[in-house]
Amino acid sequence: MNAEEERQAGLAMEGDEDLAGPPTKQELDLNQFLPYRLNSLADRISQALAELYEERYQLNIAQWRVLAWLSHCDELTAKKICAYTNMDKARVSRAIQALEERGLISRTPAPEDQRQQDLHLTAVGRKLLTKLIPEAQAWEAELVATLTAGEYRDLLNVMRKLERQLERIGDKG
Amino acid sequence: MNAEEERQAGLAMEGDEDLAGPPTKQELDLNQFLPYRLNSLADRISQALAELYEERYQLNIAQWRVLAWLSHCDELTAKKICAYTNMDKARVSRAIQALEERGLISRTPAPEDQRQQDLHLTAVGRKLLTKLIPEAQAWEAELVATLTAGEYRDLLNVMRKLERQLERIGDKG
DNA sequence: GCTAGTTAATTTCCTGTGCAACTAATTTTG
DNA sequence: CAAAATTAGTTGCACAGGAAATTAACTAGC
Repeated sequence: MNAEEERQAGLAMEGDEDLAGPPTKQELDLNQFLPYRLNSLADRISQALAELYEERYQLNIAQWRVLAWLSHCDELTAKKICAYTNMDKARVSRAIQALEERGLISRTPAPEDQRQQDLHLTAVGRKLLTKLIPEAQAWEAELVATLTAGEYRDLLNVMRKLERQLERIGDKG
Repeated sequence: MNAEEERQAGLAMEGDEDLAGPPTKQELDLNQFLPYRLNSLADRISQALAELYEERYQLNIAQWRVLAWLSHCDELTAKKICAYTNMDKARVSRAIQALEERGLISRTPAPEDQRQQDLHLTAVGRKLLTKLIPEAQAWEAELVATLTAGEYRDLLNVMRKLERQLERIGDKG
């Protein structure tokens, strides 16, 4: 197994000797299986990026997403965030709670419907994002640095196709 | 916001009225942010597929991965599976335990090193895979049905590039 | 051959999250 | 207008999974 095959097999070990053989029989090669490959890749990207929020800003992914959406349309409700991000409402609720406790966002009952609450970034929250967002974007830029413009565009295109196809097949029904 | 934009925004609601406005300000648009987009897509694919294992075979993703690798090289240890799949060893350990309890795999201490155990599919496990693997492959085929051969190939290529780049940047160091 | 490390796997502890039940505000129905 | 249904958000419960401690088997150094 050469280095390239080893990389493809998902092997990322340092001092290893006896992880010898490549697959020999023919049944299902997960490395040829798109759902697995895509998930592995996305997980690793997510996790690497999560360290940026987590270690340096004590934000988990859910919290980061709430903040990012608020940076974007600074007047939202939990429900809208659920819809935009596909996150469970409990997860969103807890993220909001944590962010409010830290003083990064504020919430006020919506005047037209007291069940919902209008969410806003506080000055502190906005300031944090002023630092964090460029870092995240820089990280992303580095990630895609080796892709050509065409490759990047095509990737987004194919992802859109897959999303559309997902909705046709099972995705929740 | 038309249907297409709505889809892109990750909105997948049915009877919704007041989820009106698209983002207006300019800070970080998660939908333009590759890590987020990729993770959303991969999550949804994974979860949709997981229902196939879960509902019909009572297998979670970790267990499915262990089985798939065993279908492939029917003589493995937990450690190798960890290396191949990038899963935590505790997760692998639990998957193996569950699979053994269900009689889908067997484990015997490795003769050359009693700490490790050789894993094998049982007849039952092999039989289950005989049903499950084609179903998974059929599902995948349906997912990628709208992609041209070129798009599919390019997608894998770009994914490889991203994986390589990930290893250069942070991914665990 | 004994002590000190190392390694494979398991277990313990803890956190995050999904689901389902719940609370409170609002809308609909009769 | 009261009762029933719906909706936004919260909370209780259970479970999956990661980090770190633990156990058992092996290796290296002296």
